[in-house]
Amino acid sequence: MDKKISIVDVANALNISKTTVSFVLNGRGKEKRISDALSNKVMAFIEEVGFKPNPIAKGLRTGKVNNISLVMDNIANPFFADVAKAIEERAYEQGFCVIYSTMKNLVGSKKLIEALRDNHADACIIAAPINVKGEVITALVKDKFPIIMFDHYLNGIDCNYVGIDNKSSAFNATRHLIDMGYKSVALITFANAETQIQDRIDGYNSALKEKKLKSHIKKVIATQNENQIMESLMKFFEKFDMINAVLFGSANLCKIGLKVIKRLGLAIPYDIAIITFDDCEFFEYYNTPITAIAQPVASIADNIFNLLLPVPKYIKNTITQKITLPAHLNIRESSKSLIIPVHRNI
Amino acid sequence: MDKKISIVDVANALNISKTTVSFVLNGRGKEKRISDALSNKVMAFIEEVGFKPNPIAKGLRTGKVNNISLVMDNIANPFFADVAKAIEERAYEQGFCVIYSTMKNLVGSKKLIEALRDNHADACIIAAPINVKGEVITALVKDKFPIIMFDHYLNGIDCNYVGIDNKSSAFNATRHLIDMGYKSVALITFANAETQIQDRIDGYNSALKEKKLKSHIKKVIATQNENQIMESLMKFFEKFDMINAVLFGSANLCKIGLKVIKRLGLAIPYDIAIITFDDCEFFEYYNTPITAIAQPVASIADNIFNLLLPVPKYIKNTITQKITLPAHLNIRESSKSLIIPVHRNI
DNA sequence: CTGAAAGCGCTAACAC
DNA sequence: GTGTTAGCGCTTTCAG
Repeated sequence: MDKKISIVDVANALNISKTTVSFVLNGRGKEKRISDALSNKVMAFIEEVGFKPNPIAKGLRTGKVNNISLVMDNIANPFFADVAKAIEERAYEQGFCVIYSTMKNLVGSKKLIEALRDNHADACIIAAPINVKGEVITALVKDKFPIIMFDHYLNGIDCNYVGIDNKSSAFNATRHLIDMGYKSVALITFANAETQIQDRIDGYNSALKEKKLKSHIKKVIATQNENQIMESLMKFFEKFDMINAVLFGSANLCKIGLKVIKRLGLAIPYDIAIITFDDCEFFEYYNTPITAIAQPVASIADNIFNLLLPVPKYIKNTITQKITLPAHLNIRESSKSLIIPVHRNI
Repeated sequence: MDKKISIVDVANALNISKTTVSFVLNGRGKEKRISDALSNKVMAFIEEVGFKPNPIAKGLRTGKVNNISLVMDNIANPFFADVAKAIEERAYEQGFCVIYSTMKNLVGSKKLIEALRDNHADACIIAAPINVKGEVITALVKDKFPIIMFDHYLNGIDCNYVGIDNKSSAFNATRHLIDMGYKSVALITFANAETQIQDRIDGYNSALKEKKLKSHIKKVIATQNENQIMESLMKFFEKFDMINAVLFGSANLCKIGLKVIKRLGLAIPYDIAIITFDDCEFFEYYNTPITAIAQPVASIADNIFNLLLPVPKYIKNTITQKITLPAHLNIRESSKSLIIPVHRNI
């Protein structure tokens, strides 16, 4: 890379001081009452030679690096990939770069904090992976490091959060299945203490209670491998063979469930109807397209930035907010009404 | 965020100079013949107070920021998401952060170069989006900015590259279809000049030529929307109704193709067999699992890093390498033999 | 073996 | 209105 031109070079070339250049560069010309003529001359010269202030030097000086750290379990999960894309768009609009990281390599506790400080990110957007201890987040909050959680938060942790209304989403989905004629609706979810899981369980339960139906909840161990989970679902379906509809608590769970259903030779939706949390292309294109609860990715990204941007560096916001967005039920064939064929036969 | 401790603080606390601290910090104690006793004392103190050198300051001084820029079209594309994940793992192992960006916002030309310099990434790994002009890459190469392309390169551009052997992959896939009994094999791909596309066409053609079969190539306009592409594929299938197998040139194309096939009421693989480039979960879980040419993600990431790591900053490697990896054909039901049932009937 | 000091490129108080 | 100058925290040359 050729030697880069610095602010001193432009100052010298123009026979002015670098302060002046710095001021016009940062749009403080007016404020500092630098003549328009000079300002324009500087701007023109900068444009001509393609000078760009060195962000590292700027960062060292100002303590702000225009980086946002995005921490997620797994970028290969479609929901996260979509969020990443949306966040990146917003970030670049605002002049931030996105430093992406999972926390696989940072497992444990203090590693995350150190990493964030090391990266010198100005803020952190995080969907805490399962293995992240609450104290890590607490430590960051206590440090007044700007942090925003999404997808789910950790119970008892006072931290900014943007997510969907899990309870009513689960309620609506369960209700939809009941309305379509399915009376034995199961919920298959993970056995973690993450808040969104409990909310989904609550929503599911209250929809059933309203119609005085029985609940069938299967909690899968998140750390098990796919085969173990399949095994366990297989047993569940065999034991409760009256079940004719399932609400899956996550996209991955649903995918495994579909394999199991296929193996059991059940037809969707006639033998078993399906709705899942988290929409993705997969569900839309599946042979029997799967009804899914879509998280409003764009809106999540927008809200995260609304929370982030007003926080000036060093004047840290101490008021945390939890923002809950509505999710959208994309109704597809997998939850088609059992009732319609009956009408047709009449 | 509390005030951070600096190298001067630890030097003062220990009554030594910051030079000494710096040396032991960078593992140059032995070389500088600093006593083990002192070294250990420094290390212990650093550990105790949790001091971490400020990477920004370090970056300003050394010109190296331990960031790698990863540029891809779309993180929401599963293949890219997988690569991103693999690259991130390698990067963090080596102490790099990954700055992720699409180039949506950087469309055009010089923007990318500027952005890279702005980010002060040490290197760039790039799967050039369709709209990226060759001259951008050339400019970076000319600047001796460490850059590695993957997935595809641009014709006539001398640049490091890691990708699969598209020609033989296409050859093998086509050959597999022929061997399975399908004699009218079509290739559906994009109408771009990207190198990997031409290679795939070549491989496809030579497999057909070897068996003296006729080729049917449909080139889709990449900038068309999904409906337009569906329309165009629909016409293609209707016009050439003797086609009983298709090789798709990309995962997205295949997904659209599957929709079309469904709409036409064709059964896979009996009416039409399918193989696609780029494997992903979707194809594995699809009702009729789709045979796919899987790019060796882990190996691609490894090779990218092998190319990247030996390049010391400022001593730029002027020899460019193109590394071609074998892809793996994951054979699934969508290309099941037409011949077996015949044998069974005997 | 260790320390003083220069400087990476930039910002911003403080002169003039 | 504009220039001088002191750092931000670190590395590294050069003297001792």
